[in-house]
Amino acid sequence: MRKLFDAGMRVFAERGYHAARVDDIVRAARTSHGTFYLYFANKEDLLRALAVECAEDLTKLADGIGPIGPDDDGYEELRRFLSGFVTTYRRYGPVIRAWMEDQVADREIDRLGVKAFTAIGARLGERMREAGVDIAEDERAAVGALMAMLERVNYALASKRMVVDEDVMLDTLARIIHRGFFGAPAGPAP
Amino acid sequence: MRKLFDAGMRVFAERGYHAARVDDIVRAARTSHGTFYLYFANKEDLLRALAVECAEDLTKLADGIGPIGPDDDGYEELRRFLSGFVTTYRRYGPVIRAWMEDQVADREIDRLGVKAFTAIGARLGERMREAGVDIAEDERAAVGALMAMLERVNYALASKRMVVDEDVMLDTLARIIHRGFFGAPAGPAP
Amino acid sequence: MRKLFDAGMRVFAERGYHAARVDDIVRAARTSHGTFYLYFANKEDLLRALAVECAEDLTKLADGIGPIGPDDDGYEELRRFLSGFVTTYRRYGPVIRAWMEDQVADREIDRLGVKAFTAIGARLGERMREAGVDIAEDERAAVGALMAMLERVNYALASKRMVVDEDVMLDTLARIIHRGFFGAPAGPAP
Amino acid sequence: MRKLFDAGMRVFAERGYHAARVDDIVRAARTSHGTFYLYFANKEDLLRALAVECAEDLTKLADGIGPIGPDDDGYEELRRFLSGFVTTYRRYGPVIRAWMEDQVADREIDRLGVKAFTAIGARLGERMREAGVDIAEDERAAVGALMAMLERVNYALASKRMVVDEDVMLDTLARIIHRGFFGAPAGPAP
DNA sequence: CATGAATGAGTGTTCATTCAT
DNA sequence: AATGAATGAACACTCATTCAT
Repeated sequence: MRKLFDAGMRVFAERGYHAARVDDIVRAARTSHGTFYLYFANKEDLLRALAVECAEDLTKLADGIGPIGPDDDGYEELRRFLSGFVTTYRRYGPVIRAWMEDQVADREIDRLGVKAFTAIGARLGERMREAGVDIAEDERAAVGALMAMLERVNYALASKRMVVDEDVMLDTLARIIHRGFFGAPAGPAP
Repeated sequence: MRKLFDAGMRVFAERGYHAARVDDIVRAARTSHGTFYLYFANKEDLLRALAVECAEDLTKLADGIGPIGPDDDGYEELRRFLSGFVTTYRRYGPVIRAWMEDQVADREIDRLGVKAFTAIGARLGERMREAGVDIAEDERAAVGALMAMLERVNYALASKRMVVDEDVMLDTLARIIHRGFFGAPAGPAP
Repeated sequence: MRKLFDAGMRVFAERGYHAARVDDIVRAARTSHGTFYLYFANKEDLLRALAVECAEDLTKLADGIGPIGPDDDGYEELRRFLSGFVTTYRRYGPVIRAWMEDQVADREIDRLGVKAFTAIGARLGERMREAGVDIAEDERAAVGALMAMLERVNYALASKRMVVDEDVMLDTLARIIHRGFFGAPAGPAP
Repeated sequence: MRKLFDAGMRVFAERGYHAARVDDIVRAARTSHGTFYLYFANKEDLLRALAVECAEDLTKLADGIGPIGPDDDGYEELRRFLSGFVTTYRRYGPVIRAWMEDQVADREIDRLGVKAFTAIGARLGERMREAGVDIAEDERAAVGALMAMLERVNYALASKRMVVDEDVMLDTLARIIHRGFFGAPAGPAP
């Protein structure tokens, strides 16, 4: 039921997954407790359903990442990916947070998260190798750091904890990542 | 009481602040509920006490950050700071997570976190300016991204979610940050 | 929910408001803790709800008090009022005790009690003035003493602490009050 | 230990017997929990010890009640007794309340209260019979009502719930009782 | 005699989940 | 399909009482 999906997303975003009460979700969806349990086995089951959607979004995002060279085109491609990630985070933030912060014990939710992040990580790693940078002995370390930075910055942006203009933040991030991970030379961004 | 501090840290780290039960902490400290409430007003009060210690540690860490130039010395200084941060995170991870993830409503805990992170952020920002890099229109954005990456990578390391050797991770992080934030040229690390 | 009202009244009467456990009430009502908190915010909230009902009863009782002269008709009217008070006390004793003994901090409960007792006190004071007795410099003192005696005697009757036949007690009270407060001449009651 | 007696009395008076915490008493007496349990088996035991003192006071008071005729001398004697009761209530209010309100299960405390009130009741009853009044079929009913009024008025005075000058209250009470219980004729008090 | 840190049984309250309608 | 009243296990917190020093 769409109403419950949306309400769940909203309440999870506002209160956080653990603090979110089924009652809040049900009221936000203008429906009843009975209906909730008609569609979902429990609160975690709703998160799981949302995780499926989110994982699909992120996988599509990963597939769309083009070559990222050290030049201006690479910068633009990177900027595009970051922008896409922000969009997805805005919608599925609580799910992504649950993955990153290990908030749920559920194996299936975990699996979906690992799969989605692996897809993005693998693509970014591939793009790094194409760019010829020998950034890390262990590529996983680099990709992990990159994803970590992305998630946290997005959380800070979404939760209004970081009072920075979104465009400025994206430019800054893109430049840092372009240089730090893709070996672009120092100097002003395009 | 040291026993409760340590037990609190341990349980918060294992279960997370919100999921942590006073009962878990009390059992981990091999003491009683009564004793817990003899020393702390409630669970949040314990977190607050831990936050005070953590903030002191981080402030000291910030004060110790020397100049970070684009050369090998700068790399080493950066590596040293990262190593210090890992040590503090290993001990006070739950407190730092509570700060970053906005888990508590308490004003005082928040204030301590903002103060500590501002101290580090200000010092790093200063070092970036000294390094002559014009990394970002908005320095706060850069520093925010840097701190975000640090926290998340450390969480991943501490919670064993990232199966990467710690030294490799630190080298990778140092290189990325050295290039991305301090304008060091691409190339192998020293 | 009627079940909880009645059970609350019963348990408050048996154990006293403070000693009464929510668990006792819930068990007496043959329902669950959850249900209790579905209808009342807490134990005090139940007392508040009961106080509303009691205050209504007492206000009606006050409105019904007719003229009380020094003659036999006055005696009968007084007897009627006392009988009505006994009935209300039998039902709402714990609420009235809470008012008299200042057992709760809640402003609203207090207000209800003051209002109800003021209604009765004002009416009785009026009847005393009509009876032409100049009983006290300060009418409030007389009315206060009267209400105090009433409440305490009723408590003693209701709690079985006073092993006296109710009719005898009411006759005695009526005679005492008729003489002491309404200036009826000494002599046997009608 | 005198300190604990006084502190107990004070705290019982302020918070009420049930709400009074051993911790409050101990702090008021500027001593320790250990010391408290050195002298008293528990909180109730302290009340019991205070009850012994109070019962002695009341018995003495009862013994001192002289003849109460319908004349001015009777009024003065009654006034003297009431004044004495106020003094005792001021000191031992919590004990007397505990008796009247049946706050404790302890048999011994109960027994002391019954004994003390019986002593006063018996004496007053005797004085009523001497005064030739045939107030009640059941003298116990009359005495009960009298004692009830006394206790409640004193509580109201002591707890500042009744904002009436003490002397005015005593005059009013004396007049009411003189007329209502001892058959004095209506008219202004001496 | 005196202390006060430690205890743990007991209490109020919350909230995910069920099920009769 | 939809409802929402009812449930009870689980949790935070209190405070009378003990006992090693």
